[in-house]
Amino acid sequence: MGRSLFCAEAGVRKGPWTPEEDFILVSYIQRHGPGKWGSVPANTGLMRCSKSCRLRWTNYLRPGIKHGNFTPQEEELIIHLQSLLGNKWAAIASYLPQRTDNDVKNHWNTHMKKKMMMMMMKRHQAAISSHGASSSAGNACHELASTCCDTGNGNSNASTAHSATPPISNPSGFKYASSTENISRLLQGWRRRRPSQGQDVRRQSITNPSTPVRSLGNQVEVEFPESYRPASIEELESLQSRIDWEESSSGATFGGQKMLDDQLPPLTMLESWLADEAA
DNA sequence: AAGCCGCCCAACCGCCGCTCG
DNA sequence: TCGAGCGGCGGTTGGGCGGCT
Repeated sequence: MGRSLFCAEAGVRKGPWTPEEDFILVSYIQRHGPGKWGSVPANTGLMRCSKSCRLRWTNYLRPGIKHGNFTPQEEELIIHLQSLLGNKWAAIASYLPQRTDNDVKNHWNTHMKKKMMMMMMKRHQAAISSHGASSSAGNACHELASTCCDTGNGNSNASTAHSATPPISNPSGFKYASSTENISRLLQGWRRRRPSQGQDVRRQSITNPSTPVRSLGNQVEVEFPESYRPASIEELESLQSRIDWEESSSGATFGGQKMLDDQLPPLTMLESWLADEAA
């Protein structure tokens, strides 16, 4: 496979984007829509590689992006999703339409990892004080390491996190929620535990995806082709409806096995903690 | 006031998977 | 069928900034 080196072309500019560059990029996308990133530098005269243009657009210039503080609801949703999906930031970000994967990833690495570490330490100490050096303390340690220190692939996180609790039965190994089962369980669990807030989180974070940008730093109006728009709440709801329908018609499955609701695999420590917090 | 330190986040890097000729 | 090109993703880096001494 030919692997193109990142921005390996000569004369390619690196570093922070200037307002002028942003203006050029946004103007171009306004006319042509996002995509065809390979032709963007040539057509705009930007001394940036195509990847850099795409990243700048998706992480910063794209309309509907919210920067700044994450709400507690957003954080809880991220924790919940991370415990289920592992470090699949793009997948997690897809449930937070106003946030980019980069934002979620940065927020996790800079804020939430630390919070989780503190929470685990508290639990660890509580376990020690109440049971001595019990197995639960050992489990807490193990999960602490898995959750907070794992910077490897996301699957390892998801799978190791479950080692403190009985692993999900899956002969082919735990997989990221490319399966609707995982997503379904996730959303169901979220609804069960946070019946109103779970919905609110998603409603709050929705911007009308078809709303063009009226002022974007340089007062550029952007209109998008039909082919481009971020996931809307309707799409998320539709996804959930489809998942619900699939489950009702085929029975809930997990790891390729049919499973009744009360036979669902146990929640991870993090999820249990979220439930405690919500109670 | 100046230097140091730690934090934050935009951007970079490298790999993977898909598409298309 | 094969391989080049491209888009996407997750991990990492480093510059800027604010707080502290």
